[in-house]
Amino acid sequence: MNELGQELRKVREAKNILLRQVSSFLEVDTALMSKIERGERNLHRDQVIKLSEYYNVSQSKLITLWLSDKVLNTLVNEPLAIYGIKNALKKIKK
Amino acid sequence: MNELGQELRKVREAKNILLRQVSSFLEVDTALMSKIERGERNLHRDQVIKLSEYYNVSQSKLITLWLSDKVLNTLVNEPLAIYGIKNALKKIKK
DNA sequence: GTATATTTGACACATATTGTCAAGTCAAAT
DNA sequence: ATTTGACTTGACAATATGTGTCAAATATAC
Repeated sequence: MNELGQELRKVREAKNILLRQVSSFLEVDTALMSKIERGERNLHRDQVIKLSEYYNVSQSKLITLWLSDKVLNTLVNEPLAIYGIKNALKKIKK
Repeated sequence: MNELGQELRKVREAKNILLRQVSSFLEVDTALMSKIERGERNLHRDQVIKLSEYYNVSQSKLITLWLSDKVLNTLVNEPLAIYGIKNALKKIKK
């Protein structure tokens, strides 16, 4: 239900890094990091940046996922979601 | 900076209804209604529905604007907004 | 079994949002 | 120039939402 978390977990496991280690790097509780990767909690913008450096992955990619997740969150359970988002996209292009 | 509020004000003025009257209909303070139309506060979903009936305008149209405003709010000041929203749109289509 | 990694739920804490009140501006009427 | 009515503003308390931690629970490997 959360693209950024999934991606972070994928990257972390690929690099054989423990939750404990990332958590310590971000100076948060391990439990929180676990929730973040599973989409139960959200990262702050600056934490996304820090992680992109820690993992050495594209900052733009992570921020894009982070934004996307936020957008999807505001539209959850909305039948007209697609119209809302399309309208927003149109306005953003200007 | 807020499509729904603008639309509501336009409709209200076209119908020559006073802020005081709409406010009383929604059972909120006039000051709040004023803020809503100017985008300083947001309507709850059910209030949008109520207003669509009160003003006799399309419910879908108002909800769409309401959603669109919410989306745009989460993206404000984000350079990568367009990528985030496009990614979200892609996911929503599935 | 033990040890280590992760998850879970409950909770206190922090932050953000809401709605109201009282005072303010503004324009039109008198 | 004062009054009146419509709307706006800022400050604030109330409420709602979100955050991070702790302790306990699982899970997996050894």
